[in-house]
Amino acid sequence: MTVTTTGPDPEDLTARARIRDAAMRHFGEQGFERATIRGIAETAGVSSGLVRHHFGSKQALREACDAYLARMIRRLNDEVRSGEALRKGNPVATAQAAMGPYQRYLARALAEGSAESVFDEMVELSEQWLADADETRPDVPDVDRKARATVGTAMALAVAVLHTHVSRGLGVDLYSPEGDLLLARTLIDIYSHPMLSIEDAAEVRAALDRIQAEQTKTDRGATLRRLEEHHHD
Amino acid sequence: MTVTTTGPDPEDLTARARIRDAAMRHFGEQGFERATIRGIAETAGVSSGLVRHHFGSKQALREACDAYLARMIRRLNDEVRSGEALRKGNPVATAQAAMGPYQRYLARALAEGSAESVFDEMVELSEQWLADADETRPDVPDVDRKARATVGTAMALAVAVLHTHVSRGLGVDLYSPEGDLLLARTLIDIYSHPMLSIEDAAEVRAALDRIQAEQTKTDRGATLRRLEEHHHD
DNA sequence: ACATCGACTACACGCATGTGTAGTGTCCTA
DNA sequence: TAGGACACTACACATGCGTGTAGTCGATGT
Repeated sequence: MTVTTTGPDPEDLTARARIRDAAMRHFGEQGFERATIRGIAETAGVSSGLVRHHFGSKQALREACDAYLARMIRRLNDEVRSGEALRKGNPVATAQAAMGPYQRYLARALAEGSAESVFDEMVELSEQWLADADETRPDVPDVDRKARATVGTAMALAVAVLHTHVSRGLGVDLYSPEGDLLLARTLIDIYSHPMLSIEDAAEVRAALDRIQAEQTKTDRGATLRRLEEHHHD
Repeated sequence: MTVTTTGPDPEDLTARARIRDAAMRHFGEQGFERATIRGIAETAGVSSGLVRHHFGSKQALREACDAYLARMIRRLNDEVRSGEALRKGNPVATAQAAMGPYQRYLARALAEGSAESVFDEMVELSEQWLADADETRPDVPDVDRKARATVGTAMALAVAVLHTHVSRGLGVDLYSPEGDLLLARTLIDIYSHPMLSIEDAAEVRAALDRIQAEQTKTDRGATLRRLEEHHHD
């Protein structure tokens, strides 16, 4: 297997850090449930008891990993916030970039519902980028900036979370240089072309208004289905 | 708890179907590892042995669930393919719609790397929709249609997979009528506005060309980082 | 009527896991 | 130099799990 986390020589890291790194790798590659404390201890080169000594429990170990990632993201966030390279550029790419070796862990954690603060931090970052982008936007958005930032962040993370399926669909491993390039090209193409025309959007939005006016209680499926019907008549 | 899967009275379903439904609920709500055969058997109203009798193993049970979902998706796919309601409308919404109660399972399964055929089927559907959309597109896309369909599908599924985080960010549960509406509005807004201008896209693409010309082997993180740099100079 | 087969249950096995406990070495301090 | 705190290990415990086995019940076909 190729080494994914090549920090500053894990040999001279403190045992606690080595355990944390090993945990992030195991959690990222096998998921929280499937990963074992013994396995983590082994790749960290320590006894399983030491893991418990330092982190208390498996759940606490996971939270420590989340906190570490959150700290790292926050640092990156502040960096971008005050940096000169802020005004332009897709924050999505920025965010995805610096995560580097921890991307697998992040993807797993998010998929499992964990790492809330990391996601929220990314939403904030996206929100800031949207604030700039909104200035040159002709029409007025009809939803919260935070809502758009949230959904946009989720969409940006989709590729990482579903990297297995995306790799299969693309025909190349996403973590290879070729896959990397192809993904970038695809993202650029998608991000630069709206999937809905302004007119279609207005039409659908009108249908939504009608639905909302009815105020009938419906489940998500029914609502979307209704949306489709209205859109097609 | 609210009942999510209200099929045709689970009482008169065959035991095998009841087990499958219970499994999809448990797998969807707790994940594959955390879900137990005993728990599934209990909510299905059967003994744990019967689960094994019908499905052989836990893994096989999961695959049966995947296959069931795949069959359902394929049926829906063909329906849309030949239906008159095909030409227009967002296939994304269509796909997300009819999944209904199985959305939680689908999200979990995809996040865990399973349910490949379901994803692939959705990609095909998206591909067909893109084929139509491409006809009215002014410029020529520089990537495979399949690549765009794959990434687009992943992005469309992001909200479902990360529904916990999206719900937190939106401030309302995604599976409530309000969350449903808000999500629809947000998606419409995002889908009808490109995040990158054509010029920016061309610029970034040029940077990518330069990088690709170098032909240096880089990992994903480095490449994206480089992309950012080029974009900002 | 009897035999056969499949749905279905009860129960036990083996195992891996998280966790708890006792103990060892080692460095730092008074 | 005594002692205490801390990093660290070895080992045992309890538990919950997937899986295997034996057996019951009922319908069906001959």
